[in-house]
Amino acid sequence: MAGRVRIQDVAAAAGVSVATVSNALNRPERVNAGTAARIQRIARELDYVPHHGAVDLRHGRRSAIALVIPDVTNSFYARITRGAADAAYGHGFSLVLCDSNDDAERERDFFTMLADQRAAGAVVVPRGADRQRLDGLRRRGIPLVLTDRAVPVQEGCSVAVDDVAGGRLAVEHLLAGGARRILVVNGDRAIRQCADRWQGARQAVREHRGAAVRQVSVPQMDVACGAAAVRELAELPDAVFCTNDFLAVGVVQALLARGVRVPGDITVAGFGDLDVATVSAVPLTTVRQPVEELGRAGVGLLLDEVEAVDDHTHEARQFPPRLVVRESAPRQEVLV
Amino acid sequence: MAGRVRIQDVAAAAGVSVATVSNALNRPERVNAGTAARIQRIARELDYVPHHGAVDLRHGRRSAIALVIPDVTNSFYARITRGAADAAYGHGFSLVLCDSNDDAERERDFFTMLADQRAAGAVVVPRGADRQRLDGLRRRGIPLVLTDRAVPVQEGCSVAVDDVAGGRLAVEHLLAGGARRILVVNGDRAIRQCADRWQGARQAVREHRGAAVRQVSVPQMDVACGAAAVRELAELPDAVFCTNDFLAVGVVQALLARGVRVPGDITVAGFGDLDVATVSAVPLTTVRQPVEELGRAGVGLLLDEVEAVDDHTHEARQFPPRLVVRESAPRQEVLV
DNA sequence: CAGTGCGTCTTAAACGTTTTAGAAAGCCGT
DNA sequence: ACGGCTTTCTAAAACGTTTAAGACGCACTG
Repeated sequence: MAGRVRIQDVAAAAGVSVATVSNALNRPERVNAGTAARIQRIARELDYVPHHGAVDLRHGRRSAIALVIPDVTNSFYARITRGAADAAYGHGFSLVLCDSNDDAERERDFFTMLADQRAAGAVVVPRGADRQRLDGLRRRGIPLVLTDRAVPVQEGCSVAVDDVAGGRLAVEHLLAGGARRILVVNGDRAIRQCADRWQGARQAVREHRGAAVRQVSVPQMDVACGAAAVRELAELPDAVFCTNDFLAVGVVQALLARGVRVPGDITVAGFGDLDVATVSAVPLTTVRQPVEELGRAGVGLLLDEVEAVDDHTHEARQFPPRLVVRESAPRQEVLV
Repeated sequence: MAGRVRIQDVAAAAGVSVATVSNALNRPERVNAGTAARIQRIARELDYVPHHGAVDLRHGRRSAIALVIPDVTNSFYARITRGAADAAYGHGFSLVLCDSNDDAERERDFFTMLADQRAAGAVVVPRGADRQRLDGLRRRGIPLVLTDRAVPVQEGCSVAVDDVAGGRLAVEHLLAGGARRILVVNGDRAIRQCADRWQGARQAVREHRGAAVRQVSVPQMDVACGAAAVRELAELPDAVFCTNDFLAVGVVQALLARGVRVPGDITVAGFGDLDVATVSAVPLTTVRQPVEELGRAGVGLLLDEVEAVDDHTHEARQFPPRLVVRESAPRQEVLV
């Protein structure tokens, strides 16, 4: 009684042709009601499940989509993955995960895997993907949705978080708390996200008379670098905006170590709302990005393009982040 | 020049039959060297990539495996995923990610997706999966490797971390540091991992004359509960072993808040080596589990069963954790 | 009673491959 | 000149489905 049961087995058991079985299961109205019921019963009894690959092949359709990311272990990508998985499940697609392990060559391999029609399309958070390769896939009829990278909208859909708004949000909050001299602890400004968050910070400051901002850039966005950035700072600001929560945790630790009270003397805001934000000695006020939403929307746009290939118009969707207020920079109750 | 190029197109362009193209690409020795070269060149020029689904169908083979997990967002599962992805890539398989979002019904859906031959097998970290359903899949010829759950080895392969050894490791370290009265802050003892880690702790203590251990159980394994567990403790121990890093972070915070020095007065060890371990006010000494290895080995065993279906013997593989010494419980330099 | 139409089922083609069996052609030795 | 062998290619079946087209019987109509 073992082994896979094919549509043929059902047909044999019911004493009809395979076509009739197929019809009974997919379009019962074309089959005598009694027969249809009988076939359905038999199929259920035999525990028949259609071979999905064959169905797809027949239909010239593909019911899997791919998600290409640099590293699931990074919670940002994990959250994208989670959102994408949700959406894929919701649409009845299966999701093949392509984790490039931050390796450009592996990423390339995944792209040729896409070309072999395994997937109907892909949501990609690019690592090294060059435009040429992406175009190659598109020409093959494999839609791509890019994430977290600026893309000319005529080339395809994209989704991203509005990092400028995020930086602005954080700094506006610090200013509203009474801070005037703001320090921004940033990562490599060549990274778009870093540049954008800094730009948002500047916008906020520019609109606030009497406020001043300055920036210090560190090589790695981790706790140690955050701590280093303020450990030997000659002149302390009123508030610090870190473009990443790890940096913020380091900053808070270093400030406390210097005997500076947070938020008493200096307020601190982070970015990302990572796990560490709540675990920090002083729970971090930070900017929460709708990352799951990024994944979900990416898959949504992709499937829209896949299914409504006729009248699909590309779209560059941007999501607003929101502020999560915790202790490191509390809601202002400062009555001046 | 757009659209998918099929093997037929290559055949037409080369003026040969599709069979010859297939041979030229897959078994060139059966084809005249010159022709083979010409066909390969043409295939390359046309950018031909075989339709993987069709190939699989023809071969009665499947080149995808599934990974069923409760939630990628949880770093434990993310690390399993990463290991599984690595191994799948290494073997030329694609990995379809089934994130059940901690939902038993969704998990069931994924299992019927498996039955439809989309995947050659699955590595599953079960949430609610009952034995009956798993057996159903196995009877269909879909091999399953279970993770992180004790399974009778005759039913299939499994991989797990040796949690008993982990608990033992941590507590032995605390004892070696000079501690005698050990407190274990544990989660729900109905959870296998919690029970095992506690058992390991007890073993270590039992083998150490003069040592005593006691346990307190908290409802959630998070920072708040960890803090609560020691905040109002009447009698402080020499050392605390927390069966999870979040608990440990909470414990450290609460101890520091009480004016207890860590590791000066009390040493603390955690479990998991999560991100938070390094970020904690006092970097945590903790037990690192080879989680990626779990995923990698899971896929390895699965593919062994898939490919060498003849002489595969089931295996329950267990991985030893190792201790990561940081500041909360430093290497003993205590010269008694 | 021939013709028409309907309801029900089946035959066969198709999806894009691989592979088996065999055909065509060239060469060899007798 | 012929049978047999080798080399090189092709036709066709197969994988498990779906579906367009057609066959068969039956009731109805004129």
